[in-house]
Amino acid sequence: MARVDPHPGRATTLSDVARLAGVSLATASKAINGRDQVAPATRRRVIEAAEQLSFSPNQLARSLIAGRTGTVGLLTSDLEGRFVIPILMGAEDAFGAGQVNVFLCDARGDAIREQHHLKALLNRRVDGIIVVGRQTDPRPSLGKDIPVPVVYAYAPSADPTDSSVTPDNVSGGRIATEHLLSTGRRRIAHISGDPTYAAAQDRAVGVRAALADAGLELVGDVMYSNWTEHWGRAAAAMLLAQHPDVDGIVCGSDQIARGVLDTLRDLGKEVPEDVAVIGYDNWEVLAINSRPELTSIDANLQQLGRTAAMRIFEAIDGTEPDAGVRQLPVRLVIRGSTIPRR
Amino acid sequence: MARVDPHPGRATTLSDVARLAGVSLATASKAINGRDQVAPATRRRVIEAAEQLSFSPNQLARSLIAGRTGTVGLLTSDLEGRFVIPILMGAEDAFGAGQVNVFLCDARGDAIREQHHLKALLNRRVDGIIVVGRQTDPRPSLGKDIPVPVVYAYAPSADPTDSSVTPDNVSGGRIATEHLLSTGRRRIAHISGDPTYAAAQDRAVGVRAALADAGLELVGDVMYSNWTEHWGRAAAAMLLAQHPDVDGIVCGSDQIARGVLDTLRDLGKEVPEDVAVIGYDNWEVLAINSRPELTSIDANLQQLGRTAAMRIFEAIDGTEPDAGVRQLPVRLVIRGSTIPRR
DNA sequence: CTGTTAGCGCCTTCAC
DNA sequence: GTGAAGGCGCTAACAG
Repeated sequence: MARVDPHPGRATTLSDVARLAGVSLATASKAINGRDQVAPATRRRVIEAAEQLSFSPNQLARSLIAGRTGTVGLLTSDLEGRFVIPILMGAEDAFGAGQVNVFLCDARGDAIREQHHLKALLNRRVDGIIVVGRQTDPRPSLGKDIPVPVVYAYAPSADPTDSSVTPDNVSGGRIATEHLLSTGRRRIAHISGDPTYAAAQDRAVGVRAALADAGLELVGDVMYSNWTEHWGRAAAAMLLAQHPDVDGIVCGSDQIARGVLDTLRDLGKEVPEDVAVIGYDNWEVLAINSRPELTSIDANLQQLGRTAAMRIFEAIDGTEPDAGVRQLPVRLVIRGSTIPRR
Repeated sequence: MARVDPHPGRATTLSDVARLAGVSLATASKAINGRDQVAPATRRRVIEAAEQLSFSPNQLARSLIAGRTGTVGLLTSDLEGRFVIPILMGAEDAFGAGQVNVFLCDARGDAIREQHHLKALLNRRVDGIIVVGRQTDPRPSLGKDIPVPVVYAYAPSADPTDSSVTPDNVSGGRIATEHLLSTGRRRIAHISGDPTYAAAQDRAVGVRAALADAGLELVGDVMYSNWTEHWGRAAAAMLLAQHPDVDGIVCGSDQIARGVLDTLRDLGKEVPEDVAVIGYDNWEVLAINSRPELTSIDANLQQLGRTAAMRIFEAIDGTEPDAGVRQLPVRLVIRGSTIPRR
C-alpha cells in the first residue's frame, strides 16, 4: 500500500482525504464520523483514502468546535509522596477508559506554581480538574470562579461547598483496633506519627472509639512523633519498658510498624503470639517483606482516584458534583503480624 | 470591579474584549500579546477590558494556528514501579519551566493500550513523546513513522537509530565495588535480583570488572533470584555459611540489602566493621531507615527525566535528536553501612 | 498605529 | 446523497 504524503512536514488534513477520494470536505467528514447520510460506496472510498494517507483527525480543531476538549487536569501538590501516585493511577485509568486524556501538573508544594499551572490548564480548556493533595488535612480552595468542575482528592478543600473525596481515617483506626480486639487482645497501645497531621488525629480517634466500645482504654497515651521506622523502634522500646504486658500495637503507618517489629524482635517478643502489630497504608514493599508479614489498613487510594474521576465525569455531563467531603471506606488486609500463620 | 459576562456559559473570547475596549479584533490580539505596533493608551484599554472580563486566551485556537501545541506525551508502561515516578517528575519539571504541559498515559504494560494511547496523543498533536519503561531492558521501538520526536527513557529502544537515555548500570556496579575496595575490603560477594533483567547482568559486569582491576575475584558466584528482602535474607545466610570470611557484599537493590542487613544482625556480624554492605537504587525510605543506614547507588532518575525532556526540546526546535542509547552516570551515596559513623 | 481579510482544520446547518 | 457556506477563537499578513 503506497503511502502518499501530499505536503511533507505537515500532517494530512481532511481536505487531502476529500481530494483523494474525489468528494467534498463535508462528505468526507460525514463518512469518517459515521454519519448516516453517506452512500456506502462513497464512505468506503473516503475511508480508504484516509487510510492511504494515514489521516488522523486533528483533535484541536474538533475541540475548538465542540467547546470541550476531552482533557482534564491533575493538579498535584507533590509527586514524591507515596499517596499521590495510586490516586493518579486510578484517575488516569478511569479517564483513559472514557477517551479523556490527563494533563499532569506538579506544583511541588508551591502555591505560586499551583496558580501558574491552574492558569495553564484553564487556557488549555480542560473540562475539569482534580486537585490531589499529599495529606488529608484540608487545603485552601482554588476558589469559586473556576469555569470547570473541580474535585479535591485526598486533601479535601477547606471550603465545604467544594467537592472532596478523602479516605476515612477515623474508620481506619477503628477497624485496625477492632481487628486486634477480635484476636483477643486487651492491652492495646497506639504508636503514631506526626501529631500535626489530621491523619494521625483521626486514626487515634477511631482507635479510642473502638476501645471505648469494648469497655477498654488505651495502654498509655498515644505516642506521636514522626512516620519513620526509627520512631517505631524507639517508641516500641519505651512502650515495652513502661508496659511490658502490652499485647497489641496499632501503628500509624507501615514504616512505624516495621520499626516496632524490629524492636520486638530484639526484645525477644514473638509476633503475633506475644504482641500483635498492625500497620497502616498497606505499602506492600514494606508490609510483605517484613518478618512476619504486616497486617495493615489499605486506604483504597486507586479507588479514590477513580471516584474523583467519576465525579468529574458526572459534573462534565451536567450534574452538579456533590458538595462536601466524602469519606471513602478503607480496607483491612490481614497478614502474619496479627494472625499466626497456620 | 464589576465582572461582566457577555454570554453566560461560554468563555469570554477575544472579540468580547475587543468590543468592550472599542477596538478591532486584531488590535486586541496585538495588545494582549505584547506586539509593539499598538499605542500605549490603546494597549491599556485592552488589558483593562481583558481583566474585567477575566479573559484567558484559548490555547486550542492558538495551537491550531501555530501548528504546535506546547504539549508532550509521557507514555509509561507502568506507574506502579518505583523507577518511573522520579523520571516523570524530572520530565514534568523540565517541561513545566518551558511552558509545556504533559499528557500522562499509563499503558499498564499492555501493548494494545500503548498503541491506543499513542494514537490519542498524536490526534492531540503533541509536539513530542517520551516513552518511559519500567526496566532497563531494551523495548520494542514505536517505529519510524511517528511524525513527532520520540525519546525513550530508562528502557531504551531496541532500534539503535532511536534516541534513548538509560542509567549506566555497569558503571554502577563498578562504583559500588570500588567503594568497598577503597574501604579495604577484599572478600567481596554479590547478591542480586532477577537474572533475566539487564540491570542485574550489567551491574554484575561492573562488579566483576572492578574486582579484576584490583586483581581480585568474586567470592562465590553472583547470587541471583529476585529483588526482595526475603531473598536478601536467605542469600546472606547461604553466603555466610559457605564463606564466613566475606567482608563486603554488593547488593543488587536496596531491598536485597535490607534483607542482608537483617541476616547479618541475626548472625551477630557487625556492619560495617565485620562486613560492609552496599545497596542499589538509593530508595530513601529503605536506605535511611535501616540499621545502619544504607550506602547505595543513586541512578539520578530525576536527572534522567530532565535529560529526556531536553532532548525533546532540542528535537522540537529542529535538531535531530542523538540516535543511540545514552548511558547516564550514577552516583554513590555513602552512609553507615560501609563507613562507620564517627 | 489601526482595521480588514484570510485562513489554521474541522463540523454543521442548509440548499441542491 | 452531496456540496457550498459559515464559524469555532485566534493570529498573520496586508491595507489604510
